Amino acid sequence: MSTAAIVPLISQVSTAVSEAIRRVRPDLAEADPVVRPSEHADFQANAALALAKRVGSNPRELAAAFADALGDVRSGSIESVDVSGPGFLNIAVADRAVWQQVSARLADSRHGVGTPESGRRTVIDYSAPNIAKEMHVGHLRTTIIGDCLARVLGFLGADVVRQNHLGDWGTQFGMLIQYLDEHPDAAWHQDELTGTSSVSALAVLYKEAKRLFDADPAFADRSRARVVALQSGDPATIARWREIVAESEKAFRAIYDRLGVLLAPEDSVGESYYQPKLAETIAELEAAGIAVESDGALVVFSADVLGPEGDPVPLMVRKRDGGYGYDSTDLATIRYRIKELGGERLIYVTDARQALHFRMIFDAARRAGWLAGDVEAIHVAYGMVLGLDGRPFRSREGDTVRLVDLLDAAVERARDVVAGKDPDLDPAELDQIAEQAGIGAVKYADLSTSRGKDYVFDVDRMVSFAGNTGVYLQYAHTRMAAILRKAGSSSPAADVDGAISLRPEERALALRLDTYGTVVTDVGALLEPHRLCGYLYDLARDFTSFYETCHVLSADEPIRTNRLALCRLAARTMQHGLGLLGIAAPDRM
RNA sequence: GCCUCCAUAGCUCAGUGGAUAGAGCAGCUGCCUUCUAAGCAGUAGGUCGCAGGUUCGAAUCCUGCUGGAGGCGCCA
Repeated sequence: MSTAAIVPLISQVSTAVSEAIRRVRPDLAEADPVVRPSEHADFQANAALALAKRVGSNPRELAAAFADALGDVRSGSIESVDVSGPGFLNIAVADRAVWQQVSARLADSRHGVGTPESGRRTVIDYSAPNIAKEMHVGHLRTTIIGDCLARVLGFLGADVVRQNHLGDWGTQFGMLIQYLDEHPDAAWHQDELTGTSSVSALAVLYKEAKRLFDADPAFADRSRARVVALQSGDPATIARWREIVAESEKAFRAIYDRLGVLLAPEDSVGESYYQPKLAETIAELEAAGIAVESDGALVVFSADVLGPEGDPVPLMVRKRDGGYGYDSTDLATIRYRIKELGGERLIYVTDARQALHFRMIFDAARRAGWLAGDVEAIHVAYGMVLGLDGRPFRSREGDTVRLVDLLDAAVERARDVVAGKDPDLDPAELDQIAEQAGIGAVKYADLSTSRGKDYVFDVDRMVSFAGNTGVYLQYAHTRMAAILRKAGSSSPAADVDGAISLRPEERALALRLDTYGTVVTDVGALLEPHRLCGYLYDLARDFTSFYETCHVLSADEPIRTNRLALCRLAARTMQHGLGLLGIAAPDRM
């Protein structure tokens, strides 16, 4: 089982061009060869244009000199080099070299993708729903993007530690626990509910508790006493709190399973976990002189962040009343992730509104000496989910939309479409395909747009199943799978015949497949899943063009075997890529 | 007031300092006796918000401006 990356042709060409540059002008040996995929050839090298000025020569002449030198460089990959336009080098690679890449990638269990993140301990914070509350549309992006990054980085060799920072602590639990104790007949355990979830039931009970709290001073007093009991570790109160947490997690589990999210129970490390660590965290900041007293509270001032009055903005380490807020918890959290989890790269997947907050947390962690050396902390910010009216996505009644309802809507629409395409489908298969297509559509829509921007949530468009949607990719995969299925075992997985010349559509597909690892590596470095979506969409289009013009099963040998190899690699790559996005790749739809 | 992000086709969005800025949707014209038409081909659609600057070359980098979103002390 090889783990060495297969060098893509574009890299091979870059190396060759660099060598040619070195031969022509040793003083420019370090220059970027600027090799790119090209519309005019397989690749183009733009280095001459950039370098001509530096060495005081004509770009075309310099390009010609590079081209000559490139002819001398021994590289089996390059077929031809032409100088074009103001000084571009148009480079074509040999058919044999292209087939060689296909063959090598097919022989590798990782499709030739390397492990650039090898061994790097990477802590990814995502999802983070609140206990006793429903997951809503606001949890969609963090959960999907975070999970995709966990998959991508894990595949690239990173030692990924997932952290589900549950909202499992706070004074609101006092009120809820008190109410539950006084209403033992209330149903809220998952196994005594049908058609609803524990968090749904708890959210309703919480509203009632809140109403009672406001209306009944005696209940309010008992609730406050319950908060004290919870914070001081009263066993009965803690037991009830744990029960609420456990029941809520069952509901989250159901959603995660449905979404195909990796988060497991052991990844749940919520706010409560850091409560015992707050005192020492704060003591450390205070001893270092980073946390200072202000208006009776303990704060960390940020040097470069000013408020409306021009005053420095603080992190609230300890409130005037002695209590702790999220600033304290987040400081304890980053300290824990670096010092105890040994995180070398900390990733926080939360919405863009928290950008300033994390800037201040990171700054404080840096000053405290926790965030030092090669350790990096990154806020992976994403935009809001908007409705068709361009305002934050809400139901017609103006409420936040439950995640379950959103997924149900997508799957239901998917079922209508699927049933319309194939009325004879058996019900169980219909359900399965609708689920895979509907969920896939939601995830793809979320992941395929660049994450920094707000995006408009439009179920109709997602589930229209036409054009650039998750279903297009799944459909392309089913076509690949269908060919492989029909080819059956009659076609041995023989080595491809490198002597066969490539048709344009075969070439485009093969070259696309050759860059898979580059794209996945970019996603891991830049933490931008939409690049992988874009790649897979291009791959699906390239395959479709190939599918339309190069019939596989009816082709004569050895062309048939070569085309099957392309199908096989395309199918594996598509399936794997969809897997990294957390989207199912069914064989039939 | 300060900070961050954003502005690309009617709509939703891609776009690594490189050649003529691309997709999808919605339009229009065609294509199912061959591996799934959830598809494909063609056509039409652009002052890349505005103005400067850097560069051989700018949607891309810099500055300013306009417009939009978000954030800025005890709620996460």
